[in-house]
Amino acid sequence: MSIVASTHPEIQQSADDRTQLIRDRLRDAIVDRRLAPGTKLSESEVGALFDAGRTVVRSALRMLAFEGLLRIERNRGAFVANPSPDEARQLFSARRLIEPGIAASAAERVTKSDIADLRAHLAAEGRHMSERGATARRAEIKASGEFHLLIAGMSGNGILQRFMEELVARSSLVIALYGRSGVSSCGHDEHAGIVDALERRDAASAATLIVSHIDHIEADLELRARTGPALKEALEL
Amino acid sequence: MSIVASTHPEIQQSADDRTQLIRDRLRDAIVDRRLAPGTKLSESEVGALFDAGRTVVRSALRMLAFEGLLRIERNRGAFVANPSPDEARQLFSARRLIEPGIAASAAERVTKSDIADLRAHLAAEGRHMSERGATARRAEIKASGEFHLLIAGMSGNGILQRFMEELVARSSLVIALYGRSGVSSCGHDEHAGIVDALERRDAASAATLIVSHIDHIEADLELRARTGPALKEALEL
DNA sequence: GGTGCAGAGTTTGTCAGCAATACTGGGCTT
DNA sequence: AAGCCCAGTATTGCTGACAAACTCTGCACC
Repeated sequence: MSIVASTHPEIQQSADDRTQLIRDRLRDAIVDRRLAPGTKLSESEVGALFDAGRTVVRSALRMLAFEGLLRIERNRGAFVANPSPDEARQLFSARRLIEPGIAASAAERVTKSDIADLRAHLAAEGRHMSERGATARRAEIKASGEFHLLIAGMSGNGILQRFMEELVARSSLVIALYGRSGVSSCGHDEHAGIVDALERRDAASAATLIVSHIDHIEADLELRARTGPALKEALEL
Repeated sequence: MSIVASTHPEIQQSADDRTQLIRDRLRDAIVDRRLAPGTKLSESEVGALFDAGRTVVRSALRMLAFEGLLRIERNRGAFVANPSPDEARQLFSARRLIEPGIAASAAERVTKSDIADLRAHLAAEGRHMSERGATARRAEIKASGEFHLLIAGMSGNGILQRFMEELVARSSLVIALYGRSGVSSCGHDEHAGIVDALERRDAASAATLIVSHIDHIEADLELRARTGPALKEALEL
Protein backbone atom coordinates (compact mmCIF):
# COMPACT_ATOMS: atom_id res chain seq x y z
CA MET A 1 0.00 0.00 0.00
CA SER A 2 2.82 2.36 0.84
CA ILE A 3 4.25 1.48 -2.57
CA VAL A 4 1.34 3.08 -4.33
CA ALA A 5 1.53 6.16 -2.17
CA SER A 6 5.24 6.57 -2.68
CA THR A 7 5.17 6.12 -6.43
CA HIS A 8 2.18 8.37 -7.04
CA PRO A 9 2.07 10.90 -4.24
CA GLU A 10 0.62 13.64 -6.40
CA ILE A 11 -2.52 11.70 -7.21
CA GLN A 12 -3.48 11.19 -3.63
CA GLN A 13 -2.83 14.84 -2.93
CA SER A 14 -5.56 16.16 -5.16
CA ALA A 15 -7.84 13.31 -4.24
CA ASP A 16 -8.43 14.24 -0.64
CA ASP A 17 -7.80 17.94 -0.95
CA ARG A 18 -11.14 19.37 -0.01
CA THR A 19 -10.22 22.92 -0.88
CA GLN A 20 -9.73 21.89 -4.48
CA LEU A 21 -12.98 19.99 -4.47
CA ILE A 22 -14.99 22.91 -3.13
CA ARG A 23 -13.31 25.27 -5.56
CA ASP A 24 -14.17 23.08 -8.52
CA ARG A 25 -17.74 22.52 -7.41
CA LEU A 26 -18.32 26.21 -6.83
CA ARG A 27 -16.76 27.12 -10.14
CA ASP A 28 -18.96 24.65 -11.91
CA ALA A 29 -22.00 26.12 -10.20
CA ILE A 30 -20.99 29.65 -11.17
CA VAL A 31 -20.14 28.80 -14.75
CA ASP A 32 -23.36 26.85 -15.07
CA ARG A 33 -25.29 29.84 -13.84
CA ARG A 34 -26.82 27.91 -10.98
CA LEU A 35 -25.41 30.71 -8.85
CA ALA A 36 -26.57 34.03 -10.18
CA PRO A 37 -24.15 36.97 -10.37
CA GLY A 38 -24.29 39.01 -7.22
CA THR A 39 -25.24 36.07 -5.03
CA LYS A 40 -23.54 36.17 -1.69
CA LEU A 41 -21.57 33.11 -0.70
CA SER A 42 -21.43 33.03 3.06
CA GLU A 43 -18.52 31.09 4.47
CA SER A 44 -20.59 29.28 7.06
CA GLU A 45 -23.29 28.45 4.56
CA VAL A 46 -20.93 26.96 2.01
CA GLY A 47 -19.08 25.20 4.78
CA ALA A 48 -22.23 23.59 6.07
CA LEU A 49 -23.16 22.57 2.55
CA PHE A 50 -19.89 20.75 1.97
CA ASP A 51 -19.53 19.65 5.57
CA ALA A 52 -16.26 21.51 5.89
CA GLY A 53 -14.92 24.14 8.21
CA ARG A 54 -14.81 27.79 7.35
CA THR A 55 -11.05 27.77 6.86
CA VAL A 56 -11.26 25.41 3.92
CA VAL A 57 -14.11 27.29 2.34
CA ARG A 58 -12.29 30.54 2.86
CA SER A 59 -9.30 29.30 0.95
CA ALA A 60 -11.47 28.16 -1.93
CA LEU A 61 -13.28 31.49 -2.06
CA ARG A 62 -10.01 33.40 -2.15
CA MET A 63 -8.85 31.30 -5.09
CA LEU A 64 -12.03 31.88 -7.02
CA ALA A 65 -11.73 35.59 -6.36
CA PHE A 66 -8.23 35.41 -7.76
CA GLU A 67 -9.64 33.84 -10.90
CA GLY A 68 -12.11 36.67 -11.25
CA LEU A 69 -15.21 34.61 -10.63
CA LEU A 70 -15.89 36.07 -7.22
CA ARG A 71 -15.60 39.49 -5.73
CA ILE A 72 -14.49 39.64 -2.13
CA GLU A 73 -15.18 42.76 -0.14
CA ARG A 74 -13.45 43.10 3.17
CA ASN A 75 -15.68 42.38 6.14
CA ARG A 76 -18.61 41.95 3.78
CA GLY A 77 -18.15 38.62 2.10
CA ALA A 78 -17.78 36.93 -1.25
CA PHE A 79 -20.18 37.60 -4.13
CA VAL A 80 -20.48 35.97 -7.52
CA ALA A 81 -18.87 38.30 -10.03
CA ASN A 82 -21.08 40.60 -12.02
CA PRO A 83 -18.89 41.44 -14.99
CA SER A 84 -19.53 44.82 -16.52
CA PRO A 85 -19.83 45.23 -20.29
CA ASP A 86 -16.43 46.86 -20.28
CA GLU A 87 -14.97 43.89 -18.46
CA ALA A 88 -16.60 41.62 -21.01
CA ARG A 89 -14.99 43.53 -23.84
CA GLN A 90 -11.60 43.24 -22.19
CA LEU A 91 -12.19 39.54 -21.81
CA PHE A 92 -12.89 38.98 -25.46
CA SER A 93 -10.07 41.26 -26.43
CA ALA A 94 -7.75 39.05 -24.40
CA ARG A 95 -9.16 35.94 -25.99
CA ARG A 96 -8.75 37.36 -29.47
CA LEU A 97 -5.13 37.96 -28.63
CA ILE A 98 -4.32 34.64 -27.01
CA GLU A 99 -6.41 32.02 -28.73
CA PRO A 100 -5.04 32.30 -32.27
CA GLY A 101 -1.57 31.62 -30.95
CA ILE A 102 -2.84 28.68 -28.97
CA ALA A 103 -4.66 27.29 -31.97
CA ALA A 104 -1.59 27.66 -34.16
CA SER A 105 0.56 25.97 -31.58
CA ALA A 106 -1.98 23.20 -31.19
CA ALA A 107 -2.13 22.68 -34.94
CA GLU A 108 1.55 21.82 -34.95
CA ARG A 109 1.28 19.34 -32.13
CA VAL A 110 -2.06 17.54 -32.39
CA THR A 111 -2.11 13.78 -32.41
CA LYS A 112 -4.70 11.51 -33.90
CA SER A 113 -5.96 10.80 -30.43
CA ASP A 114 -6.46 14.53 -29.87
CA ILE A 115 -8.49 14.83 -33.04
CA ALA A 116 -10.62 11.92 -31.93
CA ASP A 117 -11.26 13.63 -28.62
CA LEU A 118 -12.28 16.78 -30.41
CA ARG A 119 -14.67 14.93 -32.71
CA ALA A 120 -16.21 13.19 -29.73
CA HIS A 121 -16.69 16.55 -28.12
CA LEU A 122 -18.33 17.93 -31.24
CA ALA A 123 -20.80 15.07 -31.13
CA ALA A 124 -21.62 15.82 -27.51
CA GLU A 125 -22.16 19.45 -28.41
CA GLY A 126 -24.55 18.44 -31.12
CA ARG A 127 -26.58 16.41 -28.67
CA HIS A 128 -26.88 19.35 -26.28
CA MET A 129 -27.96 21.64 -29.08
CA SER A 130 -30.72 19.37 -30.23
CA GLU A 131 -32.29 19.47 -26.79
CA ARG A 132 -34.41 22.25 -25.38
CA GLY A 133 -34.64 23.97 -22.08
CA ALA A 134 -32.45 25.87 -19.69
CA THR A 135 -30.53 22.81 -18.56
CA ALA A 136 -29.53 21.90 -22.08
CA ARG A 137 -28.56 25.48 -22.75
CA ARG A 138 -26.29 25.54 -19.74
CA ALA A 139 -24.72 22.31 -20.86
CA GLU A 140 -24.21 23.82 -24.29
CA ILE A 141 -22.42 26.87 -22.96
CA LYS A 142 -20.28 24.69 -20.78
CA ALA A 143 -19.43 22.30 -23.61
CA SER A 144 -18.55 25.18 -25.87
CA GLY A 145 -16.08 26.44 -23.29
CA GLU A 146 -14.62 23.01 -22.82
CA PHE A 147 -13.94 22.82 -26.53
CA HIS A 148 -11.64 25.79 -26.27
CA LEU A 149 -9.98 24.32 -23.20
CA LEU A 150 -9.38 21.10 -25.04
CA ILE A 151 -7.47 22.97 -27.70
CA ALA A 152 -5.55 24.91 -25.07
CA GLY A 153 -4.48 21.63 -23.54
CA MET A 154 -3.06 20.57 -26.89
CA SER A 155 -0.93 23.69 -27.21
CA GLY A 156 1.63 22.22 -24.85
CA ASN A 157 1.87 25.42 -22.84
CA GLY A 158 0.65 24.96 -19.31
CA ILE A 159 0.77 28.65 -18.51
CA LEU A 160 -1.40 29.66 -21.41
CA GLN A 161 -3.68 26.75 -20.61
CA ARG A 162 -4.24 28.12 -17.14
CA PHE A 163 -4.93 31.58 -18.51
CA MET A 164 -7.47 30.08 -20.86
CA GLU A 165 -9.19 28.28 -18.03
CA GLU A 166 -9.75 31.60 -16.37
CA LEU A 167 -10.82 33.34 -19.55
CA VAL A 168 -13.26 30.61 -20.50
CA ALA A 169 -14.79 30.50 -17.05
CA ARG A 170 -15.34 34.21 -17.01
CA SER A 171 -16.62 34.13 -20.58
CA SER A 172 -19.26 31.64 -19.57
CA LEU A 173 -20.43 34.09 -16.96
CA VAL A 174 -20.54 36.89 -19.50
CA ILE A 175 -22.39 34.81 -22.06
CA ALA A 176 -24.94 33.74 -19.52
CA LEU A 177 -25.39 37.36 -18.50
CA TYR A 178 -25.45 39.15 -21.81
CA GLY A 179 -26.12 36.44 -24.37
CA ARG A 180 -29.20 36.48 -26.52
CA SER A 181 -30.98 33.26 -25.90
CA GLY A 182 -31.27 31.49 -29.23
CA VAL A 183 -28.35 32.56 -31.29
CA SER A 184 -25.31 30.94 -29.78
CA SER A 185 -25.85 27.75 -31.71
CA CYS A 186 -24.03 29.19 -34.69
CA GLY A 187 -20.81 28.28 -32.97
CA HIS A 188 -21.10 24.60 -33.63
CA ASP A 189 -20.24 24.64 -37.31
CA GLU A 190 -17.33 26.91 -36.60
CA HIS A 191 -16.01 24.45 -34.06
CA ALA A 192 -16.14 21.74 -36.68
CA GLY A 193 -14.24 23.94 -39.10
CA ILE A 194 -11.55 24.54 -36.51
CA VAL A 195 -11.16 20.84 -35.90
CA ASP A 196 -10.78 20.30 -39.64
CA ALA A 197 -8.04 22.91 -39.80
CA LEU A 198 -6.27 21.32 -36.86
CA GLU A 199 -6.46 17.93 -38.50
CA ARG A 200 -4.87 19.37 -41.63
CA ARG A 201 -2.26 20.95 -39.34
CA ASP A 202 -3.14 24.21 -40.99
CA ALA A 203 -2.05 26.63 -38.30
CA ALA A 204 -2.91 29.77 -40.22
CA SER A 205 -6.45 28.65 -40.97
CA ALA A 206 -7.00 27.50 -37.42
CA ALA A 207 -5.91 30.87 -36.10
CA THR A 208 -8.09 32.77 -38.54
CA LEU A 209 -11.11 30.59 -37.89
CA ILE A 210 -10.84 30.89 -34.15
CA VAL A 211 -10.60 34.67 -34.30
CA SER A 212 -13.74 34.93 -36.36
CA HIS A 213 -15.37 32.44 -34.04
CA ILE A 214 -14.60 34.66 -31.06
CA ASP A 215 -15.85 37.65 -32.99
CA HIS A 216 -19.13 35.88 -33.60
CA ILE A 217 -19.52 34.99 -29.96
CA GLU A 218 -18.93 38.56 -28.92
CA ALA A 219 -21.19 39.91 -31.63
CA ASP A 220 -24.03 37.81 -30.26
CA LEU A 221 -23.84 39.56 -26.92
CA GLU A 222 -25.91 42.51 -25.83
CA LEU A 223 -23.08 44.47 -24.32
CA ARG A 224 -24.95 47.43 -22.99
CA ALA A 225 -25.24 48.38 -19.38
CA ARG A 226 -28.49 46.92 -18.19
CA THR A 227 -30.95 49.28 -16.64
CA GLY A 228 -30.89 47.68 -13.21
CA PRO A 229 -27.32 47.91 -12.03
CA ALA A 230 -26.48 50.98 -14.08
CA LEU A 231 -26.62 53.36 -11.16
CA LYS A 232 -24.78 50.99 -8.92
CA GLU A 233 -21.98 50.53 -11.44
CA ALA A 234 -21.74 54.22 -12.02
CA LEU A 235 -21.21 54.75 -8.34
CA GLU A 236 -18.74 51.93 -8.03
CA LEU A 237 -16.49 53.25 -10.79
CA MET B 1 3.61 47.95 -6.74
CA SER B 2 3.91 51.66 -7.23
CA ILE B 3 2.95 50.91 -10.80
CA VAL B 4 -0.28 49.34 -9.76
CA ALA B 5 -0.99 52.19 -7.45
CA SER B 6 -0.32 54.77 -10.13
CA THR B 7 -2.42 53.11 -12.79
CA HIS B 8 -5.28 52.14 -10.51
CA PRO B 9 -5.36 54.74 -7.79
CA GLU B 10 -8.86 53.74 -6.78
CA ILE B 11 -7.59 50.46 -5.39
CA GLN B 12 -6.35 51.06 -1.88
CA GLN B 13 -7.14 47.59 -0.63
CA SER B 14 -3.76 47.05 0.93
CA ALA B 15 -4.21 49.90 3.37
CA ASP B 16 -4.70 47.69 6.40
CA ASP B 17 -4.88 44.30 4.74
CA ARG B 18 -1.94 42.46 6.12
CA THR B 19 -2.32 39.49 3.82
CA GLN B 20 -1.79 41.76 0.85
CA LEU B 21 1.16 43.41 2.51
CA ILE B 22 2.89 40.14 3.25
CA ARG B 23 2.17 38.89 -0.25
CA ASP B 24 3.72 41.96 -1.83
CA ARG B 25 6.73 41.94 0.42
CA LEU B 26 7.38 38.27 -0.20
CA ARG B 27 6.92 38.67 -3.93
CA ASP B 28 9.39 41.52 -3.97
CA ALA B 29 11.86 39.40 -2.08
CA ILE B 30 11.42 36.50 -4.47
CA VAL B 31 11.62 38.61 -7.60
CA ASP B 32 14.65 40.39 -6.21
CA ARG B 33 16.31 37.08 -5.61
CA ARG B 34 16.79 37.80 -1.94
CA LEU B 35 15.01 34.49 -1.45
CA ALA B 36 16.75 31.82 -3.47
CA PRO B 37 14.68 29.25 -5.39
CA GLY B 38 14.03 26.21 -3.29
CA THR B 39 14.09 28.14 -0.03
CA LYS B 40 11.51 26.91 2.41
CA LEU B 41 9.15 29.50 3.79
CA SER B 42 7.91 28.26 7.12
CA GLU B 43 4.59 29.66 8.22
CA SER B 44 5.67 30.32 11.78
CA GLU B 45 8.90 31.91 10.66
CA VAL B 46 7.30 34.30 8.21
CA GLY B 47 4.58 35.02 10.71
CA ALA B 48 7.07 35.95 13.41
CA LEU B 49 8.93 38.11 10.91
CA PHE B 50 5.84 40.12 10.06
CA ASP B 51 4.34 39.86 13.52
CA ALA B 52 1.26 38.15 12.16
CA GLY B 53 -0.49 34.90 12.90
CA ARG B 54 -0.04 31.83 10.80
CA THR B 55 -3.50 32.17 9.24
CA VAL B 56 -2.60 35.41 7.52
CA VAL B 57 0.73 34.12 6.31
CA ARG B 58 -0.92 30.98 5.07
CA SER B 59 -3.30 32.95 2.93
CA ALA B 60 -0.46 34.97 1.43
CA LEU B 61 1.53 31.84 0.66
CA ARG B 62 -1.44 30.24 -1.09
CA MET B 63 -1.82 33.31 -3.29
CA LEU B 64 1.83 33.32 -4.25
CA ALA B 65 1.59 29.65 -5.09
CA PHE B 66 -1.36 30.48 -7.32
CA GLU B 67 0.82 33.00 -9.13
CA GLY B 68 3.44 30.37 -9.70
CA LEU B 69 6.08 31.94 -7.48
CA LEU B 70 5.83 29.32 -4.78
CA ARG B 71 5.36 25.61 -4.73
CA ILE B 72 3.25 24.21 -1.93
CA GLU B 73 3.59 20.54 -1.07
CA ARG B 74 0.99 19.10 1.20
CA ASN B 75 2.15 18.63 4.77
CA ARG B 76 5.61 19.75 3.73
CA GLY B 77 5.45 23.47 3.30
CA ALA B 78 5.96 26.27 0.79
CA PHE B 79 9.12 26.60 -1.26
CA VAL B 80 10.28 29.32 -3.61
CA ALA B 81 9.63 28.11 -7.14
CA ASN B 82 12.47 26.56 -9.07
CA PRO B 83 11.29 26.92 -12.66
CA SER B 84 12.55 24.27 -15.03
CA PRO B 85 14.01 25.19 -18.42
CA ASP B 86 10.87 23.87 -20.03
CA GLU B 87 8.74 26.06 -17.83
CA ALA B 88 10.95 29.00 -18.77
CA ARG B 89 10.40 28.30 -22.45
CA GLN B 90 6.65 28.18 -21.94
CA LEU B 91 6.87 31.46 -20.11
CA PHE B 92 8.63 33.25 -22.92
CA SER B 93 6.40 31.62 -25.45
CA ALA B 94 3.43 33.09 -23.62
CA ARG B 95 5.06 36.49 -23.48
CA ARG B 96 5.87 36.40 -27.20
CA LEU B 97 2.21 35.76 -27.81
CA ILE B 98 0.73 38.33 -25.46
CA GLU B 99 3.09 41.27 -25.39
CA PRO B 100 2.92 42.33 -29.05
CA GLY B 101 -0.82 42.71 -28.73
CA ILE B 102 -0.43 44.68 -25.56
CA ALA B 103 2.14 46.93 -27.15
CA ALA B 104 -0.05 47.52 -30.17
CA SER B 105 -3.00 48.31 -27.97
CA ALA B 106 -0.89 50.62 -25.86
CA ALA B 107 0.38 52.42 -28.95
CA GLU B 108 -3.16 53.41 -29.79
CA ARG B 109 -3.93 54.74 -26.35
CA VAL B 110 -0.78 56.33 -24.91
CA THR B 111 -0.98 59.86 -23.60
CA LYS B 112 1.81 62.37 -23.30
CA SER B 113 1.86 61.72 -19.59
CA ASP B 114 2.38 58.01 -20.25
CA ILE B 115 5.32 58.74 -22.52
CA ALA B 116 6.81 60.95 -19.84
CA ASP B 117 6.49 58.14 -17.33
CA LEU B 118 8.21 55.77 -19.70
CA ARG B 119 11.07 58.18 -20.33
CA ALA B 120 11.50 58.67 -16.61
CA HIS B 121 11.64 54.94 -16.21
CA LEU B 122 14.27 54.67 -18.94
CA ALA B 123 16.39 57.17 -17.08
CA ALA B 124 16.09 55.14 -13.90
CA GLU B 125 17.11 52.03 -15.79
CA GLY B 126 20.17 53.83 -17.09
CA ARG B 127 21.19 54.74 -13.57
CA HIS B 128 20.92 51.13 -12.40
CA MET B 129 22.97 49.93 -15.35
CA SER B 130 25.81 52.34 -14.70
CA GLU B 131 26.23 50.94 -11.22
CA ARG B 132 28.00 47.74 -10.31
CA GLY B 133 27.30 44.96 -7.88
CA ALA B 134 24.60 42.48 -7.11
CA THR B 135 22.23 45.04 -5.66
CA ALA B 136 22.31 47.17 -8.77
CA ARG B 137 21.86 44.11 -10.93
CA ARG B 138 18.76 43.11 -8.98
CA ALA B 139 17.40 46.60 -9.33
CA GLU B 140 18.08 46.42 -13.04
CA ILE B 141 16.15 43.19 -13.49
CA LYS B 142 13.31 44.57 -11.47
CA ALA B 143 13.23 47.84 -13.38
CA SER B 144 13.28 46.00 -16.67
CA GLY B 145 10.22 44.06 -15.60
CA GLU B 146 8.44 47.16 -14.43
CA PHE B 147 8.95 48.69 -17.85
CA HIS B 148 6.88 45.93 -19.39
CA LEU B 149 4.27 46.33 -16.69
CA LEU B 150 4.04 50.03 -17.38
CA ILE B 151 3.20 49.30 -20.99
CA ALA B 152 0.69 46.67 -19.94
CA GLY B 153 -1.00 49.27 -17.77
CA MET B 154 -1.37 51.51 -20.81
CA SER B 155 -3.06 48.84 -22.86
CA GLY B 156 -6.33 49.51 -21.07
CA ASN B 157 -6.97 45.84 -20.48
CA GLY B 158 -6.93 44.94 -16.83
CA ILE B 159 -7.09 41.23 -17.48
CA LEU B 160 -4.05 41.19 -19.69
CA GLN B 161 -2.33 43.49 -17.24
CA ARG B 162 -2.80 40.95 -14.48
CA PHE B 163 -1.50 38.15 -16.70
CA MET B 164 1.54 40.25 -17.44
CA GLU B 165 2.16 40.84 -13.75
CA GLU B 166 2.37 37.13 -13.27
CA LEU B 167 4.49 36.55 -16.35
CA VAL B 168 6.93 39.30 -15.47
CA ALA B 169 7.32 38.11 -11.90
CA ARG B 170 8.05 34.59 -13.02
CA SER B 171 10.36 35.88 -15.74
CA SER B 172 12.40 37.70 -13.14
CA LEU B 173 12.86 34.42 -11.35
CA VAL B 174 13.92 32.71 -14.56
CA ILE B 175 16.33 35.46 -15.52
CA ALA B 176 17.91 35.43 -12.11
CA LEU B 177 18.25 31.66 -12.34
CA TYR B 178 19.43 31.15 -15.87
CA GLY B 179 20.66 34.57 -16.97
CA ARG B 180 24.27 35.13 -17.91
CA SER B 181 25.53 37.86 -15.68
CA GLY B 182 26.76 40.64 -17.92
CA VAL B 183 24.68 40.50 -21.03
CA SER B 184 21.23 41.65 -20.05
CA SER B 185 22.16 45.29 -20.44
CA CYS B 186 21.45 45.05 -24.16
CA GLY B 187 17.80 45.46 -23.33
CA HIS B 188 18.03 49.12 -22.52
CA ASP B 189 18.38 50.43 -26.05
CA GLU B 190 15.52 48.22 -27.13
CA HIS B 191 13.34 49.69 -24.44
CA ALA B 192 14.11 53.13 -25.76
CA GLY B 193 13.21 52.05 -29.27
CA ILE B 194 9.90 50.71 -28.03
CA VAL B 195 9.08 53.98 -26.31
CA ASP B 196 9.88 55.82 -29.54
CA ALA B 197 7.51 53.60 -31.45
CA LEU B 198 4.81 54.13 -28.86
CA GLU B 199 5.28 57.87 -29.06
CA ARG B 200 4.85 57.73 -32.84
CA ARG B 201 1.76 55.60 -32.17
CA ASP B 202 3.30 53.07 -34.51
CA ALA B 203 1.55 49.92 -33.33
CA ALA B 204 3.19 47.62 -35.86
CA SER B 205 6.71 48.74 -34.99
CA ALA B 206 6.04 48.53 -31.29
CA ALA B 207 4.80 44.97 -31.66
CA THR B 208 7.76 43.94 -33.80
CA LEU B 209 10.27 45.58 -31.51
CA ILE B 210 8.88 44.01 -28.41
CA VAL B 211 8.93 40.54 -29.93
CA SER B 212 12.56 40.84 -30.86
CA HIS B 213 13.23 42.26 -27.43
CA ILE B 214 11.72 39.18 -25.82
CA ASP B 215 13.69 37.00 -28.20
CA HIS B 216 16.87 38.68 -27.08
CA ILE B 217 16.06 38.21 -23.43
CA GLU B 218 15.41 34.53 -23.95
CA ALA B 219 18.48 34.10 -26.14
CA ASP B 220 20.61 35.43 -23.31
CA LEU B 221 19.50 32.64 -21.03
CA GLU B 222 21.31 29.39 -20.46
CA LEU B 223 18.29 27.16 -20.67
CA ARG B 224 19.82 23.83 -19.94
CA ALA B 225 19.12 21.71 -16.93
CA ARG B 226 21.77 22.57 -14.42
CA THR B 227 23.79 19.77 -12.96
CA GLY B 228 22.49 20.21 -9.44
CA PRO B 229 18.74 19.69 -9.62
CA ALA B 230 18.86 17.55 -12.75
CA LEU B 231 18.40 14.31 -10.90
CA LYS B 232 15.72 15.74 -8.69
CA GLU B 233 13.80 17.10 -11.66
CA ALA B 234 14.09 13.82 -13.47
CA LEU B 235 12.51 12.09 -10.51
CA GLU B 236 9.80 14.67 -10.15
CA LEU B 237 8.66 14.25 -13.74
C1' DG C 1 -43.85 60.71 6.20
C1' DG C 2 -39.05 60.72 6.33
C1' DT C 3 -34.56 60.86 8.89
C1' DG C 4 -31.30 59.59 12.31
C1' DC C 5 -29.80 56.58 15.97
C1' DA C 6 -29.08 52.62 18.85
C1' DG C 7 -29.12 47.90 19.93
C1' DA C 8 -29.33 43.07 18.49
C1' DG C 9 -27.87 39.73 15.32
C1' DT C 10 -24.95 38.09 11.83
C1' DT C 11 -20.65 37.60 9.29
C1' DT C 12 -15.87 38.15 8.65
C1' DG C 13 -10.86 38.42 10.33
C1' DT C 14 -7.73 36.55 13.37
C1' DC C 15 -5.69 33.78 16.95
C1' DA C 16 -4.55 29.84 19.93
C1' DG C 17 -4.85 24.78 20.28
C1' DC C 18 -5.26 19.89 18.73
C1' DA C 19 -4.69 16.02 15.46
C1' DA C 20 -2.08 14.32 11.50
C1' DT C 21 1.92 14.02 8.79
C1' DA C 22 6.79 14.35 7.53
C1' DC C 23 11.70 14.79 9.01
C1' DT C 24 15.66 13.39 12.39
C1' DG C 25 18.50 10.87 15.22
C1' DG C 26 19.71 6.77 17.73
C1' DG C 27 19.74 2.01 18.32
C1' DC C 28 19.35 -2.55 16.38
C1' DT C 29 19.92 -6.23 12.98
C1' DT C 30 22.42 -8.45 9.30
C1' DA D 1 29.99 -1.11 8.14
C1' DA D 2 25.59 -0.54 5.98
C1' DG D 3 20.78 -0.63 6.12
C1' DC D 4 16.39 -0.71 8.62
C1' DC D 5 13.14 0.34 12.30
C1' DC D 6 11.35 3.23 15.68
C1' DA D 7 10.48 6.90 18.82
C1' DG D 8 10.99 12.16 19.25
C1' DT D 9 10.50 16.53 17.27
C1' DA D 10 8.83 19.98 14.36
C1' DT D 11 5.69 21.65 10.95
C1' DT D 12 1.41 21.72 8.59
C1' DG D 13 -3.89 21.15 8.26
C1' DC D 14 -7.81 22.16 10.45
C1' DT D 15 -11.43 23.17 14.09
C1' DG D 16 -13.30 26.03 17.57
C1' DA D 17 -13.55 30.45 19.79
C1' DC D 18 -13.25 35.44 20.30
C1' DA D 19 -13.05 40.34 18.71
C1' DA D 20 -14.15 43.68 15.10
C1' DA D 21 -17.03 45.17 11.46
C1' DC D 22 -21.15 45.35 9.08
C1' DT D 23 -26.35 44.93 8.42
C1' DC D 24 -30.95 45.17 9.95
C1' DT D 25 -34.82 46.26 12.63
C1' DG D 26 -37.30 49.09 15.65
C1' DC D 27 -38.08 53.50 17.74
C1' DA D 28 -37.70 58.28 18.81
C1' DC D 29 -37.62 62.69 16.63
C1' DC D 30 -38.08 66.38 13.15
